[in-house]
Amino acid sequence: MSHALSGRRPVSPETQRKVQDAVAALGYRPNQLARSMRTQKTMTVALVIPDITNPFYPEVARGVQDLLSANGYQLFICNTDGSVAAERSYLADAIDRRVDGVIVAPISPSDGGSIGSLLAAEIAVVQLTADLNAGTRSTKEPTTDYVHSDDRRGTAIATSYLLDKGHTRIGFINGPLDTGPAGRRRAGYLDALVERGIKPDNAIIVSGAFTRLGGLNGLPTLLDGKKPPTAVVCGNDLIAIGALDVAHHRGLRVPEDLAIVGFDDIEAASLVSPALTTVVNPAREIGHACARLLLDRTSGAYKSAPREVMISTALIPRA
Amino acid sequence: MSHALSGRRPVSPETQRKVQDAVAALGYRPNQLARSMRTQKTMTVALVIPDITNPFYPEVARGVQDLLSANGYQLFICNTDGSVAAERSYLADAIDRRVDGVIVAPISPSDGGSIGSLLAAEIAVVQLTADLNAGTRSTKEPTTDYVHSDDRRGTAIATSYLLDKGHTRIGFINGPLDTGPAGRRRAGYLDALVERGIKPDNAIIVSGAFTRLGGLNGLPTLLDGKKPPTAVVCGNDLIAIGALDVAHHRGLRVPEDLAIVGFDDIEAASLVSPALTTVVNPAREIGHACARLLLDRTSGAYKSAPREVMISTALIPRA
DNA sequence: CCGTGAGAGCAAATCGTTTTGCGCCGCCGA
DNA sequence: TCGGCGGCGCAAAACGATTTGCTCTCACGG
Repeated sequence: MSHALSGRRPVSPETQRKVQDAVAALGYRPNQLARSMRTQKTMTVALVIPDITNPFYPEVARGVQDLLSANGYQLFICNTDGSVAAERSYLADAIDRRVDGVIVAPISPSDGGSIGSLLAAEIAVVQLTADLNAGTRSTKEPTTDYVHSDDRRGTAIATSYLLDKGHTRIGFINGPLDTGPAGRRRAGYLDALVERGIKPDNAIIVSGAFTRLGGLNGLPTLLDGKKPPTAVVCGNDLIAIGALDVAHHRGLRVPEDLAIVGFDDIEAASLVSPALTTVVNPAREIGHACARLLLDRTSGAYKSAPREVMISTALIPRA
Repeated sequence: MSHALSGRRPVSPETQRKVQDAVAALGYRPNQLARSMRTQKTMTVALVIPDITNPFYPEVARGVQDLLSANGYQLFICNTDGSVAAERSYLADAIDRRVDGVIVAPISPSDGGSIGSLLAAEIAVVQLTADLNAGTRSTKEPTTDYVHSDDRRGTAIATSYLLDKGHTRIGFINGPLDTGPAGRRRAGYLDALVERGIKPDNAIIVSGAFTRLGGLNGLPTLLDGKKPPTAVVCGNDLIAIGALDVAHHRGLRVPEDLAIVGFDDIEAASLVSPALTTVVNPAREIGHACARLLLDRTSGAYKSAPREVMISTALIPRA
């Protein structure tokens, strides 16, 4: 009775219909645990991110989920809060629970150990916006699929935009440098300066957290230096919003006295006053790309060498 | 070997240590699927919400998860997009996957069927901000635990605030009335008007979606009526922000020409210009409360009649 | 010397499926 | 009449743990 009807063996249409009727009549629903146990597929994916409360990630999560749930998968969401220990623990738990795949925005790009055990457990892994600095790029081949946005070009465009506006002294408030995106965004910023023949000045480049607080703390150290900048590029929108707070608080006009550009184009960016010029980082699209790569693996549609997809960024000029 | 050590039988400390060493040496990790199968516990909870992209919900999710993951649970997040069919399908899937509990913000308060099957499957259920209008309140006893914020008092406070400011003609842009919160928020709005002896005017009360678009569509119909209001209470902050867009677009000064208050106090509320006066709806706290109720059930700490917890709201005056 | 009980080890049942092997029935062509 | 085969049903193995019952040994006290 356990359903030869489910495709494995030849069955007459008549019997098939009878079984289906019985299933409907009894309200029978197969126990997914038992099924998973037998088939070695749980139809489950873990999404490991720093913090769902960071407005960039719900969009990513949504993009991931749109595709996954259409394919019958459920999604575990894990917040690491930037703790490597938490990340490791979630990944270990993902293995224990036999998830079919993991999408992870790794805290520390070098923690290959956890990723390694996932691979060893034959779990599909997609890394999100991990470390791909040009410097280290050629030395090691990627071991998993990757999705990242073109951060470097993003900040390069943003910086060029400010240069075009006539600014010559442009600061940079970055996120934590041990994360992949921060490094790339910094590189783009430097690219643009160098291209115009401007020597970067470490006095107006700071690192903090990828949060509003990061901007709140970061901007004052720039402004209180010997030669304060007339414009600031921020590692993301939250930092930019924090910087905006500081500017308002100090009575600086934006953008007349101080120009600020952000990164990500979260919804809040269009709401602040003045509306933030920012680099759009299409979060949902990134999520879709992750899900796509993952599904290709779990479905067996793609088995070859790791792939990378780069989601392009673009400047949205506002004020 | 399968570990009498795990507490069931008396074991000498020496053996216990030996087993633990062996476990560590071999890197043995129990398969959670098999364990769940046997113990009938999956250490998994489903969170069913309209849309994680709505900035209110990541906070809730975070609040839920903080408690749950500290207790070893993982969280499935399901976006229904306001579709009853999707909700039903997610709940059915939750049963199939034998989750230990479900936290659900029900689309339609009357869809007892799905909730019923969850209860029948002995799954702990917490409903989030569901229908508890005073009118229907006494007739039916709740069948599950509930968490809701004091919506009614929230809008009442907000409306009174506007009345205190001298406004006498106050509009209301609501969310979909078939959701619990919308009904209660409307009730609070009416409460305040009636208390001051003002007759509500249906011409300046509209319903739309709980989104920015809701405000974008809603405000014009109020303003283009015969007697436009001088102030508007909005069903949530997204609606208020949409309304703000319209006001700006029409060249109305806020709050001089048109006062607007929101609901939820999402982060964006403090970012818009002018900063939005709003009612704080402590999302994370709500999430905590849900998790607390759920854990009390799954742990067996509480088995009696359904409980309700009411999270209180408060006005944050800004501009 | 024998009964007792603590601790250890072995084996089996169970959870609910999927998958596979095997046997039975009836129909068809040779 | 016999061989073969499509369709069907029954039974058993497997997935990997927990849980329980039973046996066995050893040491101790009566």
